Amino acid sequence: MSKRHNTTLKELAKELNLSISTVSRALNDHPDINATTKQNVKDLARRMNYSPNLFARSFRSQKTNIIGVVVPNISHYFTSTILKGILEEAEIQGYRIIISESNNSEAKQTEMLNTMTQFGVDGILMSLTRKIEKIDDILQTLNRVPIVLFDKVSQKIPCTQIVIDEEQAAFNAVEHLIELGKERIAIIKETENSYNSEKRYAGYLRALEHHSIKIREKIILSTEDISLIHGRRLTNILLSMKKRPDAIFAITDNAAIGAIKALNKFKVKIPEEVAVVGFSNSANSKIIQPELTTVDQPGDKIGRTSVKYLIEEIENPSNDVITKTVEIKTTLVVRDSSLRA
Amino acid sequence: MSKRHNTTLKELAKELNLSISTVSRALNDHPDINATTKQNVKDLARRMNYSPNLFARSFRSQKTNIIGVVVPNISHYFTSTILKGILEEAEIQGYRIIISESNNSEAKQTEMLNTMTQFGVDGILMSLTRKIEKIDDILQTLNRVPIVLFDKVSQKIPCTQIVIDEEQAAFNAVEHLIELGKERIAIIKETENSYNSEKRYAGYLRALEHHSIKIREKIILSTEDISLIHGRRLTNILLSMKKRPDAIFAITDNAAIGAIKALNKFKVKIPEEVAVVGFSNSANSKIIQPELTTVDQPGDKIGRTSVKYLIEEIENPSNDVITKTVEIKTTLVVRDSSLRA
DNA sequence: TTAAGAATTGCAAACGATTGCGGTAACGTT
DNA sequence: AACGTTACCGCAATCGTTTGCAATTCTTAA
Repeated sequence: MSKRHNTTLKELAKELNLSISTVSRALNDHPDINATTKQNVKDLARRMNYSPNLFARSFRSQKTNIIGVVVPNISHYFTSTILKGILEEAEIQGYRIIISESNNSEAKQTEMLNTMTQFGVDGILMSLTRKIEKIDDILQTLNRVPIVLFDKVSQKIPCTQIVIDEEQAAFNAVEHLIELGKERIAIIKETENSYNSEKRYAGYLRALEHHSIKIREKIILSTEDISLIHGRRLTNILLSMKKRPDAIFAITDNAAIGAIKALNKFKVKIPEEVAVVGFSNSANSKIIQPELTTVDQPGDKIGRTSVKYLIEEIENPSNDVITKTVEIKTTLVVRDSSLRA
Repeated sequence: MSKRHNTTLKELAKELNLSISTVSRALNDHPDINATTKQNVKDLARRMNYSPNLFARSFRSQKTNIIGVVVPNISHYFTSTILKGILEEAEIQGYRIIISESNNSEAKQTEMLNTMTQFGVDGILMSLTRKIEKIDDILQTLNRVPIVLFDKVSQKIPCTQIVIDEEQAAFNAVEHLIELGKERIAIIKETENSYNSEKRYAGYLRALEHHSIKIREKIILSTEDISLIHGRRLTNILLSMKKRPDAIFAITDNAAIGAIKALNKFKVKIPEEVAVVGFSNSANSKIIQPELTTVDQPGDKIGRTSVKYLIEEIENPSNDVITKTVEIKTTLVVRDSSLRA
């Protein structure tokens, strides 16, 4: 017996002296088929280790039950938790997942979209690259299969988008600092007007306004690459000011951790002198000392929700343009970096 | 025009008044076809946005160009870096990747193997669950498609295995501590005799023996769940000893970080009083203070190598049992937790 | 002019599963 | 005895692509 052999309907049929169609129907519990015949077929199928060739099936039904996923970076922690949710929900619903990375390159991203549609996926889940300039390519694939965006999204693309309540989350985070008695609250955000950064910044502003706190342009800092290193760099700038801020809201855990590292270096007491709040509840946030107060983004829920909406569109195709935005609730995880004394 | 329509060879053929076979051959640059005909066909194909139905193709060739990947936990950092390598190499070689998680459940793992073979993957890359008791299921799928194991492997399964040089890596790590002047070196390892833990422990022993350092059973600690929490717990035990160790080798970064947290709490100076070395070079290792000396495991290289060996077996099938073990070199990343004063 | 040979192109089967429709046999009804 | 019904099963087409072989046209040399 060849190593890679797979039993087919034909073989079962031959063995049983039945036609292929009867065997097929028997296995699918078609009412036309005699009960004992069914039993015979099923028994033999089990014995011969039969399993249907899903490619033949997909080929015939023009449905693959495969969902393509495109993300900038699979080893980014938050992304991988989303992926976890996607995998779970997809499995429950009987879909398989093909993953690919864009590495934050727009060209790669469109290439991936093309590969996937060509491959015949039933739908695509995508988190966008940092910059997007040519949405035409995306619109073109959107014209062939349904797409659901998550995390890194763009309102310019007319499709369902699953995001967290960025603005409200940021509002809560900053309000938490205000309730701590802080009133000179710096923010470290992105220069690029990414969806996420923009929303979080808006939440920051709204919190300050809501509590009638003056907005100080000087302590609103931006960086292109919102990373640990630049978090540290910008914090050093904040520390060199005549009037230091008494709190820092970094729109990313990594930047917040950079801030803490800078504060630690200069022995600034956290949170007494400067409190810090991040965003993501990454694994790192529990490693740094003091542990970081941060916004918990339920990655698995985002993943599951994205899958649900996508499958909904796959199985109930409509020609209408769908531009629903679903917001997933977040919670603030308060840790030592902003604990009330 | 229907939203999901795909052009087929038939349509191209009809449009050009050619047969399907000619069109097919033209697109595949078959020498039999006239140059101008080829050009015409290709032009129309482009204009009509033709792309071959890969399912039909796979269906016919009985080759899917899909590799299945089964890992315990996709959001584990090291795993995700391996995945990154897998994705890259697979893409280069024209394969697609289907990922699924076993969540460290053996039952789930076999279920996944079945789903994947049924799906028709050309081969499987797998990192095993913590415990494996019934290797029969694995052997059965191994009988249908080639499997390559990586990271969490088992010698009981006769297939290619890609691992890091666990033993040598541990040896180097411990030797590094010895060269630092440490001689009372504790180890925190796993109770379960996992492949990794066993090898690292062996490296630890060899390093001590090689430098004629007495092996002290008391400071050889094990835990079932090698995590931050238990790293901390075991370190607390070490600290409560009359004669404290002067170094800790934890076979996992998380455990090492737990150790550092415990040491920090009791204001034990790192590395002067107790040096710490971990294993993995996880993102966390640069976050903790002091930053952690650790073994860097090149995840992407493991991923790429795994893919290479698997594809080799896919494309050159042999009926022989292959039981090659490939070891990937690691390097020790020295950071503050073990820096010479 | 003609036949051999080369250059093109088409026919049809094949891959594995599904399914509409038609066929057969057994049985019951009048 | 003739017909209708029911239960069960098979034929054959279909999905889109590839490919061995046959068929056709065109060249070219005898």
